[in-house]
Amino acid sequence: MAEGERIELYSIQSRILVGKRLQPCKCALHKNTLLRKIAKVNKENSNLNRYMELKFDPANPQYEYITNQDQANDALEELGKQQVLGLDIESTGLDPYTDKLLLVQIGTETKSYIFDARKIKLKELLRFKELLENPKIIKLMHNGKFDYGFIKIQAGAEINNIFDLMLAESVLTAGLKGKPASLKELSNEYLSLDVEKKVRESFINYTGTITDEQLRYAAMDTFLPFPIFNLQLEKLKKENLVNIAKVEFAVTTVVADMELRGIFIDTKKWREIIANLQKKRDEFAKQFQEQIRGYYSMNQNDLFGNHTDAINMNSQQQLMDLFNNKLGLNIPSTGDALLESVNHPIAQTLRNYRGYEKLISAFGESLLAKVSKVTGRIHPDFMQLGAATGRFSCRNPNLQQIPRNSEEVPFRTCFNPQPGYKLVVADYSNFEMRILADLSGDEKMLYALNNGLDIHSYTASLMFGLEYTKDFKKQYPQLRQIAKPIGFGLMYGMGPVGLIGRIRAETGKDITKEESQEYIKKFFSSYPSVQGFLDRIAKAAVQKGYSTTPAGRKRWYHKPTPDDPEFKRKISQIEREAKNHPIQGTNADAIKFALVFLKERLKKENIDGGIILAVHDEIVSEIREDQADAWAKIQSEEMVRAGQLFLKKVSIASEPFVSDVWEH
DNA sequence: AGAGGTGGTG
DNA sequence: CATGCACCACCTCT
Repeated sequence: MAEGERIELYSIQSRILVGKRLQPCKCALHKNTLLRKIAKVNKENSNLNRYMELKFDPANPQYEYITNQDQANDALEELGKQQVLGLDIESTGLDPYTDKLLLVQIGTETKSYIFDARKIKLKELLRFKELLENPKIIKLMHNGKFDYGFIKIQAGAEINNIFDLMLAESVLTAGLKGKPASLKELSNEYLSLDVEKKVRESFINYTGTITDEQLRYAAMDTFLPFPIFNLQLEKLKKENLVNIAKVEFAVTTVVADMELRGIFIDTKKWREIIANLQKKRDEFAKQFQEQIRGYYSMNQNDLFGNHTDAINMNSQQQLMDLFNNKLGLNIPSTGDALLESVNHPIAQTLRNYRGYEKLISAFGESLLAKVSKVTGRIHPDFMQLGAATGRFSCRNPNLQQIPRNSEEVPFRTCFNPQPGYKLVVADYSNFEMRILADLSGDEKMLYALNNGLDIHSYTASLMFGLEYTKDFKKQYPQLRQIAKPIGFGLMYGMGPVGLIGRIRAETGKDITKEESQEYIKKFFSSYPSVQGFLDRIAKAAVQKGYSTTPAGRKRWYHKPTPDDPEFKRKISQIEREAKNHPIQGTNADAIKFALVFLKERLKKENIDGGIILAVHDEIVSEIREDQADAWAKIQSEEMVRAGQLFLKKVSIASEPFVSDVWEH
């Protein structure tokens, strides 16, 4: 690239993401080729060069500490002239509702302005809001979702046009690293700079004063992003990942809003469900202890004359001892799939106990502890690049794994809208199957999905040479039950052994390895384009070291060396992961575009409400009652529109539900 | 503190 | 040889 060449960054809006009109924003950046050269030199050696040519001095960053409104206005006017800013905050903790915003640092390449949020009324500072919400100024941030939340709640501004170093790095290294890179790690990697991070703790243990050392530390975080940004942008362009990065940047404020809004949970009803489960669990626990007592010599009573437990039912070790040494069953593990086939009453009691114990421990009181004392709602932590495929993950708590509603365990019905509002729930139907049909171009699979046939019934009809009819599901339920796990499993490289287990789980029936192999053969000859497609993906991934979704998202693989003793196993692993990636990844791509579209529609249509959950192929929003029906239509339309960006051959369906509980 | 086992979701 | 993918929470044990 020639000196002075301009890099066009596009403002992050959906019309641009869709690629209809790629309008460069007016703020083209002068690419600093010098910095690139510096970084290259740095990587190789020479510390001296680095300090001479970085635009800031890591040992003595230039900053201005701003403690009154007049100073603030002057600084903001200066900052408003910039095209790119570094932005960071310091707070006493992680919760924007309970912890305190202390500092907001906004900087240019050469100077950092540190706003003391304790002394300046940021909410009343019009220029502050204008600057941060200005869509033409790029804000370089690291994990911007975090800072966005504090600034929205405590400074009243909704940051716009973020370039997030953490997300950029995750996009550039998907599949290679587990945890997202910290700013410290990025500084090390891109700038060979070892930055001090211990000072951060002093903000968390905030005592009421802010020292010069803390200010220097705070300033650094607005300087470091510039050179890293330049280098990451180069890489993103080189890997054709600019558009994916832009989606991630656009999604990050949607996710932030989603977390801030949180979700209401009916704690009373929740506790009633748990209490019921506990009662049943305790019965099975008691029954279990009685059943095994004879096998143990110790037979003690506690203070109240009750028998003490012979073993801890949650201890795999003690259970193995019971089953193998006391009962002579010789089982290799105590998982449910295995226990199911063990013909012994004690094993069955354990299974009953486990069913309840699982729910109580994973979704019981511990989940209610996550309700915010300030908002009365749950604010989970969504990680938008939590999975190597591009999917979200969720924790504290993980609302993506709340059990589906059943009569005995209606957990999801406890998630309700606030009074005067409704939940709008919409998911893509058979989305991964549709993606596979589209990407493989398989005519029969496309035919079935485009004509509203029940896909698993249709698969069964092809596999077993029967005519497909509307009541196939009723007529041949057992054949459909076989076709279903094959459809879900085989597209990711499941083998005959795995299929035996899946079919047993689905139907309770045991099939032989030969039968299993026969089913696989029948499936692939029913959909002749599918096998070739999957094999091509797998082969390409092993050869190139990465796989790609139609949207351009990449996932990389650690290729083993031929002398690796586990070479074959590792190659097979890559092949299976690669078969899954375009499918799961395209699902993620579509959901992310949909979220961005939905945020825009919420604003455009003046909707009172917001998105509260994204569960892989499902989006839940909370909308004022009188607008809910209209919004429901919009929500599924935008989801379909997002899917259509990448899938051109298959129809996409999303049916919305307006409801007072989370269900569909 | 981290690993392994188990099991909830898409 | 092992043998669907993607996660996270909870428990026990070392």
